[in-house]
Amino acid sequence: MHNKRSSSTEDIIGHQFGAFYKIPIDKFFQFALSVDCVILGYHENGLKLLVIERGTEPHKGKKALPGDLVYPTEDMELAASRVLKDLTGLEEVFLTQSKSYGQVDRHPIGRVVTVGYYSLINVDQYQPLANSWAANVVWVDVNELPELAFDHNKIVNEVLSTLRERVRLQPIGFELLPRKFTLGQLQELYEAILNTKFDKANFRKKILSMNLLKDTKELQKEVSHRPAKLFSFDKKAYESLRKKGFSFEM
Amino acid sequence: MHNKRSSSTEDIIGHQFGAFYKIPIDKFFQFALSVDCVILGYHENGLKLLVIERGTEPHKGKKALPGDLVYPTEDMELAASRVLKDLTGLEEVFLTQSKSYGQVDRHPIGRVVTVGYYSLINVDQYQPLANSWAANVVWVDVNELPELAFDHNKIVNEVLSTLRERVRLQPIGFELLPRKFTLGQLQELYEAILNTKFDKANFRKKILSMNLLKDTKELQKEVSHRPAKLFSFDKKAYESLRKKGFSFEM
DNA sequence: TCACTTAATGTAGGACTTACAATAAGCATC
DNA sequence: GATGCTTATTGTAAGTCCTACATTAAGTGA
Repeated sequence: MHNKRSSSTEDIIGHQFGAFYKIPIDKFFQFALSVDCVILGYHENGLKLLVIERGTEPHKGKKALPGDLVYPTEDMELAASRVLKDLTGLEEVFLTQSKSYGQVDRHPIGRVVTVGYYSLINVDQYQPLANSWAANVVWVDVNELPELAFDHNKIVNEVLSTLRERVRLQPIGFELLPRKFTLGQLQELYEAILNTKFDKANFRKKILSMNLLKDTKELQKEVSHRPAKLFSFDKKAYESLRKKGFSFEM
Repeated sequence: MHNKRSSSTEDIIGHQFGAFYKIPIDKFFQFALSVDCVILGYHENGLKLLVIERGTEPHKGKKALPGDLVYPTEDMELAASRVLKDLTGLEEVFLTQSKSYGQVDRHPIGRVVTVGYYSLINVDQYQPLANSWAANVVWVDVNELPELAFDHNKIVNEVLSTLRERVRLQPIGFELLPRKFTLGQLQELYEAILNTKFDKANFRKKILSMNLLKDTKELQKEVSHRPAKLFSFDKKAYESLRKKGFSFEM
């Protein structure tokens, strides 16, 4: 990349206004870029965040989001997937970009701007800890977050609040559940994310009236009470409804 | 900044995993950062975007978002304000960060990652074109966007879609109107942003029932029909309602 | 068989939405 | 000044959706 730039100290290509001050363009190419992944899963009735324990300074020993520097010729999305896999063993996770964080002094080593990515995953389907590097990967409850390294608490909190907005307008909550689930589990999930309580009868009617769930004709097993029906999310139905102008709302 | 880093070719501080490959840390500090501002205003019954005509290569002559490179010791938010002011004359605009764009080949000069910022402004209150550099600043209708420089069309479109979501859940639309406005103007604004039609009587009742508007006791002037009452947005009322758990919804 | 637990359905009242009708208040024209 | 035009503003009836709670169902375990 570097070689595409002239080394003249009055090179003015590429900036609109700084050009008037005749600042050498090379002075601008001093940033590093990193990615940090906010991976949320749902188990034991709560929303959990995947963190790793840092083995290197700075913030050695603190819990942190899985994240690392991006190579200068690497796309950001690919970097996020790579880093997540390398650090936690998780593969094929659909990552969504959140915001970027670029406080001048956020990293002692130099100007490192980080881009946040997040995903909701089904804990049964993905296996963190599978990787040998990942002995230090743990889930922590989002309601009891420890002090994380860098500005990671801020990153997580901002992801959580966009998530709480998005989850009410798009059926993304289902991604946190196993493929087959009961309406009770779905309700618990929504209650955990939104931190509220719903009336059971009304929740059920609302969800069912949307026609997004397929009745699997199976029943819950090994519970000492009336077993609930198992449903699965009908992605195709959702897509075709959405095309007709249907809008999910909770 | 640079001087905080050792120049050893096997410096491993600061990256978690790349460290295993012993890649010199300096190789990571080759990014430049830029900011691009999506400034939206409302006039002549439509939502407009503020663009400038590029005077330098690449994309010389094309319309582009006001944007420029960030200095290595400058905070991103401040850079966005500075750049916006320098290029368009707009000051004290409240900018919100949107997403970042980092395609490897998005800028011919090297690896430039750009961070999007956006704002809704009241066109009467702010004066673009005030600056002498800004002879080439123009508003374009968002429904008739030309081909913009770089990936700016993508940036704008993503801002527009988050805006359409946000505007329904938060009373941000008011920022586009003059301080005193009629319910008809408010309705037109919402119709322009969301690209729909509302029933006039019902729109009015819904808005008024929220108790967010203050009746200024003034009337619209110089119209050849019954003049409408002028209202203003009651920010204090909104804040106190919000604390009590009120949620805006359109 | 009974007690217990959670699932699932039903229902009445109220709240909110929708579509449209009716009235009001300016200006322009005659 | 009366009439008509335009848009503002209010009213209303019907229908839909929401809410709270009661009732019934179907398992397990004693």
